[in-house]
Amino acid sequence: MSNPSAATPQPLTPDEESLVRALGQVMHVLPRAIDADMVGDRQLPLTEYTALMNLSETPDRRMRMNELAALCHLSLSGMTRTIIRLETQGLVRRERCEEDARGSNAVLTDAGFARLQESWPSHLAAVRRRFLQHFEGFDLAQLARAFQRAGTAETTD
Amino acid sequence: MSNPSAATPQPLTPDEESLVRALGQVMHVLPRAIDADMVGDRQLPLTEYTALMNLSETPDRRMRMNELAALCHLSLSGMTRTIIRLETQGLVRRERCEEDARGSNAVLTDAGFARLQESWPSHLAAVRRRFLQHFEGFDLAQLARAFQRAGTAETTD
DNA sequence: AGCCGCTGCTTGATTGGTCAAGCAAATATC
DNA sequence: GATATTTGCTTGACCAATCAAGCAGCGGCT
Repeated sequence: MSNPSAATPQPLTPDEESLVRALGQVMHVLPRAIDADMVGDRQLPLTEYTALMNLSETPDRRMRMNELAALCHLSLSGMTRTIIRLETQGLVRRERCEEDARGSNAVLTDAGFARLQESWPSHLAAVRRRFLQHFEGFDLAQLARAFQRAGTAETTD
Repeated sequence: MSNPSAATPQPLTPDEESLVRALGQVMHVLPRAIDADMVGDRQLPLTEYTALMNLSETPDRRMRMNELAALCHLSLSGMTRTIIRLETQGLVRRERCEEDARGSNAVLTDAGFARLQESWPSHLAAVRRRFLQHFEGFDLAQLARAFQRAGTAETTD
């Protein structure tokens, strides 16, 4: 091991190590657990839920695909497919954009809104019970800021 | 909407809200970012890296499939496939288990160990830079415990 | 010994995502 | 105002994961 550029990085401290491992576990377990809670209770996979939720938060319940994709942390094509899935369930409709005819708006239908209303409480409960619950004594705002920093990916820099 | 158990949940506080959103972002961005760092530097996707790493930490560099799968947060079939991938690259070998002939051991080859040695520094650097870096003032041990609790999925309870 | 159910892993089918290529509308350039 | 470039989204091909079904070896029971 005499490669100079790769040489002698200090290993993680035990605390760092266990934090990293625990995060790995959480990243894996949490989405499934929340999904499972919702599916059990009121069928709606997390990705689709997120899409509906973001739509519902706009004033007129519609959004351009690219914007929605960004909010859902999805590629544009992933978003297209999610919307198609939702469309076949009648929860969303697509409309050609008026001021720019190559654009589409995903529009939350009444059925979609109703569906979201139904799912919302169980999603909320799942998030509390699976996640927030375990961070009771913490300074959530500070924690949120740290995660925001970590979640802002610099390309490679 | 008259299901009593789902009635009138309190919405999240703004801090809770932003923590949840930020975590969502991190869960999405971090693995890709780390993957990208490693791929760019020393090609080895995260899942495969994790498998090699876990193998390397055993005394004789071998482990039963089920145990390895658990450590990698992977289903047994997912593990089989990952090992197959690694096997075709010569980084791992499979041996039938001596004391129980239906079992397999995944065994880290010398090539695999060397590969891991090569990738290790860039993986470590990525973890530090992408994640740990942002938690400098924090009590990591306390944080780790909270994540451990959150990562321990009660089936539905 | 001989069957039966259990265990450990693999395999087939499906799912939900990615990237790359395609297409149509918009915009810039000449 | 025609042509070239860019933009917004969709589509095709692929990939890594999942679940469910399969199969081989193990072990208990009679």
